[in-house]
Amino acid sequence: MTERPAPSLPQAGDNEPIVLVVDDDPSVRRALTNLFESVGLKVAAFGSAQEILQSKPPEVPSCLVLDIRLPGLSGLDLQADLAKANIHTPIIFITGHGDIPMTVRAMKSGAVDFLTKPVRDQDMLDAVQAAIERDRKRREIEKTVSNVRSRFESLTPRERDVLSLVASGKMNKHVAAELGLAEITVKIYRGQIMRKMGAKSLAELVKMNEALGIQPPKRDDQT
Amino acid sequence: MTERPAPSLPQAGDNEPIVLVVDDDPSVRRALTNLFESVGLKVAAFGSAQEILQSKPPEVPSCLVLDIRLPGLSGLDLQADLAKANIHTPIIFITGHGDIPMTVRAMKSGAVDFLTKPVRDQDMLDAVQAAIERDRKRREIEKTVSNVRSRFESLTPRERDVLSLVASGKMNKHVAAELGLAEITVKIYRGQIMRKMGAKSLAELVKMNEALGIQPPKRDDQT
DNA sequence: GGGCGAGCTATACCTAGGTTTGTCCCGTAG
DNA sequence: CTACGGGACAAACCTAGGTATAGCTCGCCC
Repeated sequence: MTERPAPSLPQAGDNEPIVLVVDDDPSVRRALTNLFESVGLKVAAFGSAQEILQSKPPEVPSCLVLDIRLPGLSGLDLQADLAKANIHTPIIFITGHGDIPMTVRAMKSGAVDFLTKPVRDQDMLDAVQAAIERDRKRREIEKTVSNVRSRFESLTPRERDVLSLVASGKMNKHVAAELGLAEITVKIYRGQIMRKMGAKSLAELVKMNEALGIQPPKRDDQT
Repeated sequence: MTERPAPSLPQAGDNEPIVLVVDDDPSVRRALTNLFESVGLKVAAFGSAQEILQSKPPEVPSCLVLDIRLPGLSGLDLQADLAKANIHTPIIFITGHGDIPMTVRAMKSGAVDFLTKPVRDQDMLDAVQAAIERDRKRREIEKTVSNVRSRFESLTPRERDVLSLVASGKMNKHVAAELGLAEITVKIYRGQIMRKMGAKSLAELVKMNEALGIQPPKRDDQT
């Protein structure tokens, strides 16, 4: 099967997960490809960080298996670049001679696992399993949030003003006072907001607004 | 241990953070204690995992500095025990001869950092700073959540039934139908719920209910 | 200039939410 | 037995939320 950088990545309507392997050693690529395919996982293999950066990110649950030592951009550099590009595919590192600071850096930046060569097949499969599961959940959340966000984009500035006050629990009359409006105006905007956001109740609206507010489930603490 | 008046921290009550050091080597304990006190941090030092398990967990923002190699319970064991005991004080590991799997395990279990000897003072201080900050945030969240939870405990079973339906956005009449009640009864419960929960609006109630539902910010998240 | 959308308001009307007061049943703790 | 808390309900009453219809000003684009 394909093991070369010409991968048929994302097929629309297809939800089958894929493992992206990046290693400069062809024999490692082949071995990993075989391993993942033996359990029915799709695989795309790359020889360098640059190669995978040029391909477009997959639209299905996926994970990266990355040698930390790569020609050109290292695995850690690639991790940082992906984060900067807002691509959050979970990463599993493999290394022959890594050290602890490297490991800590990778894990703090969100790696799922960090395996040392020789890697036991089962360990690798477990890690990939966990990573894909994580990505699946992340994508699910991302999907609903971006849905809400796009609805929010359709609101006029004034409607947004009203939304934030309404979602904070203020009464129409207080919203009106705060924005210098008549109460009736607030009521009308409110109705428009409910329609545009597709909320069937105030409770739903509040939850949507929460989802918008708590945007970055990013983890990394003090940057 | 040593309690010197903190230099310039004007805090009411006792909110001063503390660093808990666990190392079997007295000279290391002394060195770390001096280091932390030199920047105005309180310190308590222990010679073994058992010792610290017997002391009561601090009520102020704090963190653990833990040698991974300890007599009796190892640092990793202690980490696991604390997690089991629902104590989530952030942990910084130090090690002389750790390996990568150990590091990965510790980080996956939520350690803030994993430093190798010889530890540079600044690295240690940075890590402690970050860990304490993390604990401060965790405590803040924990405080408000447990506040909400205790209010929730004061609700009668029936009030809880009504709460969950109301918070999901259902109208009084629908709640009534679903629970086999008269609408007026739901209204009355609803009022009682608002009073007991201390919510001034439906929006607040919804948020409180969300906070109750999303209970465990377990380590390992990171979506 | 005319059309358009955003923003704002009013009148009128209806529904949903919420409190008060008072009543009743039931089980249990004192 | 009595007191008490939980649960349930009703009538009356008031406030808040929400829709429809209609009308106004502005600024913008063609």
